[in-house]
Amino acid sequence: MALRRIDPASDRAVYRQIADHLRADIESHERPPGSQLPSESSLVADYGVSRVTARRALSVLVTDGLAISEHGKGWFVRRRPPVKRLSSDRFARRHEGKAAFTVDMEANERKFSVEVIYVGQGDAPPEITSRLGLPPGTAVLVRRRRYLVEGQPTEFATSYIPLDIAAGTPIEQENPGPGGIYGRMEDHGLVFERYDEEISARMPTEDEARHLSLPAGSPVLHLVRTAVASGRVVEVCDTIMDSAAFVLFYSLPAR
Amino acid sequence: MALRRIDPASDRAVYRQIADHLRADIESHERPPGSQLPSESSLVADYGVSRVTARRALSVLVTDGLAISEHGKGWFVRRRPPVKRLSSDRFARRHEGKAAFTVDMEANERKFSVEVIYVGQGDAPPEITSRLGLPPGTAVLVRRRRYLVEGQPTEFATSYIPLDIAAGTPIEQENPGPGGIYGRMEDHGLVFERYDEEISARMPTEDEARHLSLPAGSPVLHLVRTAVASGRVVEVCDTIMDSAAFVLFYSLPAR
DNA sequence: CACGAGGACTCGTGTACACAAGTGGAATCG
DNA sequence: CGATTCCACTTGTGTACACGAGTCCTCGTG
Repeated sequence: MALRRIDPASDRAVYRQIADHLRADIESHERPPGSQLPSESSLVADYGVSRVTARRALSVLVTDGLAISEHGKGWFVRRRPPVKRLSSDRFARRHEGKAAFTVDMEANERKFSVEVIYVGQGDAPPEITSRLGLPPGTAVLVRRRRYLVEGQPTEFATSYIPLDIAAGTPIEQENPGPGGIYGRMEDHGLVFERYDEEISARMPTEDEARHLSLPAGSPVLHLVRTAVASGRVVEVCDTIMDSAAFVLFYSLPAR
Repeated sequence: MALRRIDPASDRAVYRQIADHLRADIESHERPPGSQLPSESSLVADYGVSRVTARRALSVLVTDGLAISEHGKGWFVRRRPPVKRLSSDRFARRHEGKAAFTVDMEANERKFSVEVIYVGQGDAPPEITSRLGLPPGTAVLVRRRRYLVEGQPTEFATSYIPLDIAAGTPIEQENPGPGGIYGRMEDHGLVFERYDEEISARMPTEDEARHLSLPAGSPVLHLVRTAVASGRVVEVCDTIMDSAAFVLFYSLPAR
């Protein structure tokens, strides 16, 4: 956090130089996560620039996911949510009848909770019905929930299950019992063959940013899991994750 | 692209309303990828706002990864690179002696090429040597390359291999021959056991954005693969990918 | 025809100012 | 003492203006 000056001879724009100074402080942990950054007016005073330029410098850090602003309070170094590992390999997925998420959390000694947002019949988007092998517009069972790790929302998941599998079973309940919905499906004789997972990353929509309490400039991981049992797709699960909170982990046996 | 007006009674800021209009046009494909967006001055004229406000609206789209600006030319709807699937499952990875990347590309009928940037001895970062089970600062073989799909750089990968495995073998050459470096390792009697892959997403550094020709506001996928053969880690591969270009695909057998 | 100079357009960066609105502590009032 | 008001501070949104620099087309000259 040494006193730094703008180099007027530099080709680099002034607002970028200011952002570089702050970024260096953040990356060296001289400005730790959660700490307050200089206010706009103090940057104006320290660097002799206009407020517009000071704001531009700070907004660079927001785009980089390093800082956030809070109205009326100030600018802060972004606080990273607790990092978690999602063990998606086939051995961890169904350990002792617990969901993979539970196993992951216990292995990492994290406090976590699940909020069920909605369970009931509903329409699935076309890309979901297509994965389920159903005609567009078919009603399915929708299970929407939010996962919190150490009080912080980190994951937002929606499962879509064909009604002929879910109807009249505990899958329609908020809490489907031990082993989760996969356990209930196995109770009904379904034999799981594989889980296909597709992963992409993108910037969140405003809705997603609100649901996950994400600051601007932070990407989300998007995971779509397709569960295949007894020769058919029995569930599609669409998950949006705070990318700062997750490292997905896959272990792939050779041959 | 219907003529739209600002709602002065709305709580939503003017620049956000303008951004919403443009976003709707982009998402409905009325403004297709690569097409030019209204210039700042035409937004000023059409909406009766200042240039600062017009720019603010456009910069929202940049943060969302929907638009880019080109100095002296204008603002454009971001052109998505061709989407590719990385089949990381154990069956596709080593098909007929071809690298997974080649198999993926041929399956998707994409033109692709590889630029070798550096092959030679070098230092590995501490997090890499730790994965390799080597003391910090140990020299290793570094293989750095850039993958282009349809002329567009999409992936930037660096492999780190212990010298006692690589030295004096074709692994030290730019082109290690059929089956790539894994093939040469098998030639020397190494038996592959598994590949561990860790995936995260974040905003690119400026270097990465430059190497991948990424516009601002577009996140990258970060994949670290650890290859285990004959009881030891024989390679760590660190890959940065344009997240708009990739969907990672994993097929996990049940039990 | 080839080349170069202009000029009109674009975005990039910077100034100065104004007012709205959220936050938090100090002062004041009952 | 407790509640409310007020004020100083913060960021959010908007205006108007200036100049630099990249792009691209046109026009004029040799």
